[in-house]
Amino acid sequence: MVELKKGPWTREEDQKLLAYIEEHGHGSWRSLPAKAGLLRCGKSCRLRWTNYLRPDIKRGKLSTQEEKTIIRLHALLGNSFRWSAIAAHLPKRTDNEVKNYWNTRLKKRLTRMGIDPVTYKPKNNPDRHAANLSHMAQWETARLEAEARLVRESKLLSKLHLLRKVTAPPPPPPPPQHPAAPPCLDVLKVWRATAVPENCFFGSPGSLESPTSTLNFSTPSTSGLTLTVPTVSSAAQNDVISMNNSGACGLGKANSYTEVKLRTMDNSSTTSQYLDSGNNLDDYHYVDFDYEYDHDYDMTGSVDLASVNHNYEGYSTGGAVEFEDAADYWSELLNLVRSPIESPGL
DNA sequence: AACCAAGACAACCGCGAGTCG
DNA sequence: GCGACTCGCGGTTGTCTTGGT
Repeated sequence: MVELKKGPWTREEDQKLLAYIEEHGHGSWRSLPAKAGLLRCGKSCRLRWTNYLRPDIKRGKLSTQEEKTIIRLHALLGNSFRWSAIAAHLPKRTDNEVKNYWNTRLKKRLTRMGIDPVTYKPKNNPDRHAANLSHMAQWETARLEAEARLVRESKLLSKLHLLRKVTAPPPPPPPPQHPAAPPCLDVLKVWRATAVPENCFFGSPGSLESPTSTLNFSTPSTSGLTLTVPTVSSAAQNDVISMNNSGACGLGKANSYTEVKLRTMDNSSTTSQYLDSGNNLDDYHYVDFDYEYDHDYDMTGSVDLASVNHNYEGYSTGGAVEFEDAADYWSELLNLVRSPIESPGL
């Protein structure tokens, strides 16, 4: 009997497996190794294919957005580590990769910060009430919030389209369609801005490992904007929000007086608009500029943060965008996952 | 340069669910 | 209904790389 090979795959083995699948498809994994001339078990071949060789796999470092998605979904899904469900929200990432990323990085990072990576509670200050919440309650709340948010987003996007000036140049081609995520997994939609409480249990933002401040579209889009928010050290400081590529962008939940400038990257032209959103924090506010699609732009917003929660939400006509103060990344993230679930149905 | 520890990533193992005869 | 089989998932282990001493 021939002993099956184990351990790391060689380049030759990869090529054999790839060549066979490209020509015949994988069909039955059990019979595949013999047909492909591999001394591996079918299971090993399947794993190698699904986790490494598949052409629709993205490799390399996970983005901040992907990292946040993992943490949020992990917190929502509780202790039943649904890696495949989480990976379903990360295009081109495998469950194995997500799982490894969690185990080797995120879990350790949270632990170092004194946070239980399972309950998301500080280890020396457990929140008894939150701990008693059932997963069913969390799911129901997530669903309710998702519905409410979807309604808000669709209204806002419609408004932006309607308000585009008639003199604006024709819109660029629509972005490619992406398959919708499974409805039951739309817990990402529960994302919302949350204020950082004064009794925040961990250290100052500066002491935390700060992520990159460049955030991309939450949904993949070849025409997506890239919004860059530099790290700031205090809530009273003016933020600068920049945008390259072209598009209209709206500010959400900014109160007081806000100036938003749109400037071409080559400084050839600048326009600005002013928002007076008053104290109505529940309204989304928008800016709408004339622009040309063959230019790259910087979009800067000077926002009075003195009495505003520290997060923004940005929208473009191309899809929903999230951008926020990078320095409060962990504060905001952990408050999100730790915030008591309040649902009228509970 | 050599050694060691920690980190990062890849792969394996065991189990359970689904399918089919 | 039952057993064989396949597949997917989560947990764990193995291996390679990197950085510090």
